[in-house]
Amino acid sequence: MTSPIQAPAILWFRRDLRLCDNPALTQAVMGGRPVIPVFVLDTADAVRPIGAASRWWLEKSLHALARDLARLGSRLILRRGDAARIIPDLAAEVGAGAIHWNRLYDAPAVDRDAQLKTRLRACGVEVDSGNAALLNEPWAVTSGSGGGYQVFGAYWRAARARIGDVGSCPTPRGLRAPDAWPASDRLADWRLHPRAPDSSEGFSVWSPGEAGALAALERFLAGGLDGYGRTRDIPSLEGVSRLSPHLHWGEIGPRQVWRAVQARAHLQPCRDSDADAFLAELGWREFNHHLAYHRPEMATRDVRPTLEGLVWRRDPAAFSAWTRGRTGYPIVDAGMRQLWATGWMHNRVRMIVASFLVKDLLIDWREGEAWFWDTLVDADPANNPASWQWVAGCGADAAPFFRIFNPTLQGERFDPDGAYVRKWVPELRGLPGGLAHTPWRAKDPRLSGDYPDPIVDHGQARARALAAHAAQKRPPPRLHP
DNA sequence: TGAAATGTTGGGGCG
DNA sequence: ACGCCCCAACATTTC
Repeated sequence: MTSPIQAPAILWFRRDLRLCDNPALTQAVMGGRPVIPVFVLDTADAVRPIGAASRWWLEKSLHALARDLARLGSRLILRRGDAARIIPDLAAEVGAGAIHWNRLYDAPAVDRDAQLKTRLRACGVEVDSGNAALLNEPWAVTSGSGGGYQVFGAYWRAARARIGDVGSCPTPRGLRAPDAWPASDRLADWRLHPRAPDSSEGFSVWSPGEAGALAALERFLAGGLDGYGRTRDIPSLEGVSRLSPHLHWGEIGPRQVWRAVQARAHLQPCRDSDADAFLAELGWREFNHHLAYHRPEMATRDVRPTLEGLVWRRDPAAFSAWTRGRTGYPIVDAGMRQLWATGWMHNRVRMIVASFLVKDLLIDWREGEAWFWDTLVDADPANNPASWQWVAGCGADAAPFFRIFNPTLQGERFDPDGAYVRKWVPELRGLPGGLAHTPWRAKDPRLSGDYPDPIVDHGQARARALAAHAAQKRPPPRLHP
């Protein structure tokens, strides 16, 4: 009988906070070493600090992960600081023989991981990384010209064709513990939960953690996909999956979602177009990661130079009205209040509020992106900037700048009975049915309480945006980096 | 994964 | 019967 390998393996959890279908975990178990699971709250300067809503989510998710690991006879070690230092220090401290992680694709993480890999290998530590987050990694899908795709349709056609049968990693029944556990921070000491004032009451709609993620998937698919193409645009319905924060933290992986959708489509036949519409949402997530990888500065720099001569307005009062849900346009304000209350906003409404900020208010998309980064539980370094650039008109395959949403028409089209508006804007509950999206038409101003008048006239704002776009000086063409 | 302006068509009222 | 106007409905173009 061979003696067991004693030098432990570090299992470094990052945004893969699950035990099912987790390649790094499976590899760690297969290696036969004792396993030390660790999560590092990275405070390095190069890493963008996570927002308040993400901190809320992370605390609950780590709590769930630690509990799930305990069931396997293991633990979760917590450390805080510059991960580029913490990880090698921990490896030395425990005499690690191997380290396993799943790959990330935003620029700071890619750089950090590349350096760590070299450094750890130089110290004799085996380094293994896997893919837990994507159906196709960014470099796996290449266009005819070799670089990254610029057009979603072409990308997704090529990406889908590569997916084929999606396998899964076995879930371990137990983890071998080390002889001694290294010290761990206490989760509560990280103070991830908002304090004084704690405005997270409304976040109780969420169940962070792997069990919550699997339940969310099951709940979504139980309703069947039939009609998804239409119902996903109605924000008053439970027509969307709400998987985004679970996917962001890797509490569930896209391969699991993909498989479940395929299986469900056989059980409960639905129109191909409905299943395809949902899978295409996974496709946009993949496309955004593809973009983030090929455009490391996407979070701050326009992917295409279509707006680089545009003069954005500085307007703190208008920006504040937008963040607080007091623009006077009910569908915009309902969305912004849903975001503040629950850490999430329906996708249709995200497009409307983003268009309003960038075009009606002519405020730089980066300001909106930063607000979403702080307030969304699904804030993601690939999806958030890519989506803002898409709406603004400077992203890949983006809506052209002149495609300006009319918040009243959007409200009437996608929230025809005003149910969504009334849920999130209580001042408007007393209005007669047809006026939910046009409270300024109410004869009796008392019906809409202290709800504000529109802060801009949409017709004038639209003309202003088009004029600003037409007036911009075109910068010289920029070469693709 | 728009909206608004502009153009075209055709039915019906009317002198 | 005919031409004319009005205008809704739809299509196309423009932003």
